[in-house]
Amino acid sequence: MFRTHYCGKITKAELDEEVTLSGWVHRRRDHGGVTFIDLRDREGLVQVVFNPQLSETVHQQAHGLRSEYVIQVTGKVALRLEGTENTSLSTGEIEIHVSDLVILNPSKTPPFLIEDEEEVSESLRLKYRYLDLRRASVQQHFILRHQLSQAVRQFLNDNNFLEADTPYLTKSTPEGARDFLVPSRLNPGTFYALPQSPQLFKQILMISGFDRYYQVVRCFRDEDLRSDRQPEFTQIDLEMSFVDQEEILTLMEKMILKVFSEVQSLQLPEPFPRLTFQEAMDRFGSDKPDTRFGLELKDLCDIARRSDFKVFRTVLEKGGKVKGLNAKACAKLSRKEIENLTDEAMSRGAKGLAWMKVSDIGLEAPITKFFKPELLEEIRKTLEGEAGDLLLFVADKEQVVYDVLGSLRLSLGKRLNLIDSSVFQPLWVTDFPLLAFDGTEKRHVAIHHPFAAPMDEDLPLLESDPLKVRAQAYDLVVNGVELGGGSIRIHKQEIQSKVFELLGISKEDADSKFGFLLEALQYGAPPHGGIAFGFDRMVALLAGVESIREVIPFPKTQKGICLMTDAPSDVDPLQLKELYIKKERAIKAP
RNA sequence: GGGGUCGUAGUUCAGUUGGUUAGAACGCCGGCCUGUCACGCCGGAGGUCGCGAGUUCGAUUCUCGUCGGCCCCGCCA
Repeated sequence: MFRTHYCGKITKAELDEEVTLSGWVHRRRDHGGVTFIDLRDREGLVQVVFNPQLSETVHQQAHGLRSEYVIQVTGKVALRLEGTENTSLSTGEIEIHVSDLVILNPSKTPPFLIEDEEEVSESLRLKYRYLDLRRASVQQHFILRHQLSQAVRQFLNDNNFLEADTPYLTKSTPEGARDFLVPSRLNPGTFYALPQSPQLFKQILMISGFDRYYQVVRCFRDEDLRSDRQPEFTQIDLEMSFVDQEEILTLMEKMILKVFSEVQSLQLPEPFPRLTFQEAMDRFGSDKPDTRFGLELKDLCDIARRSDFKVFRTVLEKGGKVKGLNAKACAKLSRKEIENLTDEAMSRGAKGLAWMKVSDIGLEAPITKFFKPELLEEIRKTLEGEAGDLLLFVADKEQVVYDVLGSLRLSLGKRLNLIDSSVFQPLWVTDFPLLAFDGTEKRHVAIHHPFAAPMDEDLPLLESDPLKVRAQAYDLVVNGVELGGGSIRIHKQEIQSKVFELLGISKEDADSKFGFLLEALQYGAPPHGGIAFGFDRMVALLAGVESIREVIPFPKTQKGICLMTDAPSDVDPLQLKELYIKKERAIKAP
């Protein structure tokens, strides 16, 4: 038997018992005479003592132990000598007096110390991920991940959801992200795609009468990576039949409340605030606003129209917008700092950044001369300017104004330390538009996805003014992080075909890509809808880490490389031949 | 595809306004040490300054390129 107990779980209850422990040598303190080892396993550390008085041979053996050796010790649990207890250790009152030692496996000196506090570059950590994962603080993230997935499953099971698997080798679909392709050997020249989401299959499951489905499922998207985006990631994916949007939001809110309080004892505000897409854009310049701080955007179109400021008036005449935000207590910023803000604004597409400082006597800036005193006072009132504030204005096309002020708001919020990181601020964003117009592709694209149902009252607009149609779609946003999104789906074939048409997908294309869905919709498809949560993002949020790489056991770098295995890599030409694949260009040798 | 930033012992970093022998801490190796827990003390080893080219009498330092990590824009239904 390798062990009778976990190292970190030994307590005074085992006093005087003989125990056997197996684990890694965390630290060695060799005093020549007595030698101490902190022995580590998943559950924690315990001090084991090698004393020559107990066994000269074992003490000799212990002298040769090194970091990360895997050993097995047998000995008696004893109270530590008075005054030598270690209060920072859960096992700090006891120690193991070792009578027998087996070196199960020696270890090379690790490239970095297995210590929580040790700061190591991420690339080294990922190359030696198995060593990095030995660190308690890193393991903690994965324990949290496990607990969260269990809590979610528990909730969904209790609410009558069935877990079902959907294929990973599936059909490539147009729209959306790039697919990862997998060549089919049995069908030369054809390819499977790895799913970007189980979307179509879960809808088919509803048509099958599963009624409620969920899956904690891996999804794949061949797009560029970010701190919150990996090529493979995990979603909590679910779908329900015979529900409306309200029922889904209510149930999901219950789920989030429950699992957040279960795994992290977080009490979220109840009910979650809701914002329509339009409100979110108007007030925060973003469809995933961080509502933990103010600095809200204010509309100044009306005031600007009455001013003599050409820049603003021209924009308005062309149908643009003028909005502003109040950078609290930023009047003290130097010319240089304001220039930096301007650069930031321009990098987001603004042509410039107008500003005014609020002082005791009113607004001060080169541009105030274009505004009558009463207009200046209106501006100050609208933005609630107090002495010492800096007012920022952007005039441009609506989308640019939102983008620029939305990102300025965020960076100012961070810079001015307005964000209380202990607060969790959830939010439903609803009433998304169904479609947007893609200027480069010169066609409509789906905001959520092509299967989201239009709002019933907007159905007539599908013909007359499609961009005005709102979708029965919703996002869950927490602290500015998009944690999940979903919609009521189209369950009538005619409407689905109509939406494909609006998206510029020909009938032939629709049939060849989604024919199975269009057909299934004609066999008694129930009204249905669902949602998918970004599980990695949720864990990262709860763990308080910036990057989802911290909560994925074996993540990839920004170039999509696994530093541990060196995937992706070249393959044997024979493999390619079997798959009828020929490389067009030789790849550079690594 | 684009912008930014970083790359110096095993690790985290300092440094070099272009110049003989590139430093610190931790880690590692050896010795001493019977109550430590970031043990202590003494000694030691360890470097293609990411890679390549250019400028120069001389490049880790300057220039250009390149590779890689990270952050961001585009992209991500």
